[in-house]
Amino acid sequence: MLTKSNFLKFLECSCQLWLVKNMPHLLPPIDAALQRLFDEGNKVDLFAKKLFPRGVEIAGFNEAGARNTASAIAGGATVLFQPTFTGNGITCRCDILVKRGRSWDLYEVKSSTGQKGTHVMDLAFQRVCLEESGIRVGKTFLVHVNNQYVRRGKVDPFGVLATVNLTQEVKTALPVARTQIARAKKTLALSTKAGLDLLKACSAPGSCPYLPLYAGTILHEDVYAIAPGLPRARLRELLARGVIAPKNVPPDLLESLGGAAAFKRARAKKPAANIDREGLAREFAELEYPLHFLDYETFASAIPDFDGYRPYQQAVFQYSLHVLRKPGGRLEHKEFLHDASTDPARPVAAALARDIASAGSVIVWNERFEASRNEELARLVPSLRAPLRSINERMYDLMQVVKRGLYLDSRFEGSASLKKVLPVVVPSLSYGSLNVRNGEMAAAGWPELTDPRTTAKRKKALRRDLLAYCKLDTLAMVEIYKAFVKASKE
DNA sequence: TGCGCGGTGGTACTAACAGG
DNA sequence: CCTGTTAGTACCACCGCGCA
Repeated sequence: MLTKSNFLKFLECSCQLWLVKNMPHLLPPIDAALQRLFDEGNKVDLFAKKLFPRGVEIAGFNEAGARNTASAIAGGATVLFQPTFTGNGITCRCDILVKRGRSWDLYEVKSSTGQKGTHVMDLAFQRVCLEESGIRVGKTFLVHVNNQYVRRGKVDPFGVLATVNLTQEVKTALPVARTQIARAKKTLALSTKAGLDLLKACSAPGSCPYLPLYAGTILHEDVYAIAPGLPRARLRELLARGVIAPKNVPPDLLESLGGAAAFKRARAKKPAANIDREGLAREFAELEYPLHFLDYETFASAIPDFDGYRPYQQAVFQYSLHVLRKPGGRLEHKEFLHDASTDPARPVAAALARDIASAGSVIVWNERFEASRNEELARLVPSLRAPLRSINERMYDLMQVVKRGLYLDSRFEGSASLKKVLPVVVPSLSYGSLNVRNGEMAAAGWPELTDPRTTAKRKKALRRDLLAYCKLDTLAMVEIYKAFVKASKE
């Protein structure tokens, strides 16, 4: 049986479908961050049902789901949630189906904020599947999140969601969908040998998440052929990891990535560094004590949880602040974590206004993020606008030191992200020992922390992990800053 | 004066990268 | 999945120039 999601994988890259079916163990595990994404999608699905008050929920998947769907239709139901249809080797579970006269209108709910490339084919697959099982389809719609909506009071389903009529686009795409479905079915049935041959001729290596996993089976000349199709960062990563050898990359492309020597050095653990001492000294001379090292953790909900928020607006629920009052002084630490299921904006802003001095530089990593959050906080909490704006005026982006090339190391692999810079500049600080490993994980932990159903014991553990992670982030900045200062004096 | 060519510059779009 | 920025590219109008 060809499912809708597997069909969409096939459209992305034909080898993906074969791999999903035959080598599922290669699939990346579902971590907390990915699970959160799914949860957000489910929340939007649930909300979209409010657009159709008298819907009947259809339980079950595959054959059981199809049986339940058939009996609901036979019973006279006219609005179906999650009905399943199977026919002619394909199966799909729709979101919402509404009877209009003699035919059924189809609604596909997405948590995206607009129409994406795959949505038409998504609906086209469903349309084919429904027609194969003898259902007459009328119009086909996409329901997506409206990111212009601002919550005031109870969330209005008709405000937070937008419905787009894609009937014409889907009809136009039907012949292509039918052809591709036939091709996908053939791919599904390929033998192991034929499947491996398919991998070697992968049609979309640039976007295929499997490439690093199966690259070992690809002939060298094939790698040479696909290298120009890869995004530069990905090619660089694969070269650094040794998945692709420098000799298998076209010379001009390799040259533009720093040449074969860069990757040989990286593997031989003889990194190339470039430190602009005078530039660093000039840069840090402008900083004013006390130095504040600030980091936020945020949560973005597709359906806004609080008044004044738009869909996907980042709610700041936590910060960590390290303060250095004078050069070589003792490091102080302040932190805040909002653990109730209410709008964290006011408590966070109030604590911050208390913890941060009215003078002194505020050092962050990737200024845009924290500065934008402060702007939003100022809008949400007008009484604290002055201290929040003041923070932005004193902000200094430590990432710019790397971005502007004042401190470079080949082991950064061309990236200026904290994840890449920290292990090189301050190897002693490791994220691995914590349960919460990065910002996305932290964002995943917050709804669980604020959920009244979470046990006290679990909350305590979550609180500890969230605080520890955020603290480590600012500590990392402090250590990186010290390392940069030291480098400027050597 | 009209036409085509090539360089310039400004905009409009896209991909990548940073944060969560 | 999102937002926001930036770097690179693609495109087109425009202008000066040579030439008929």
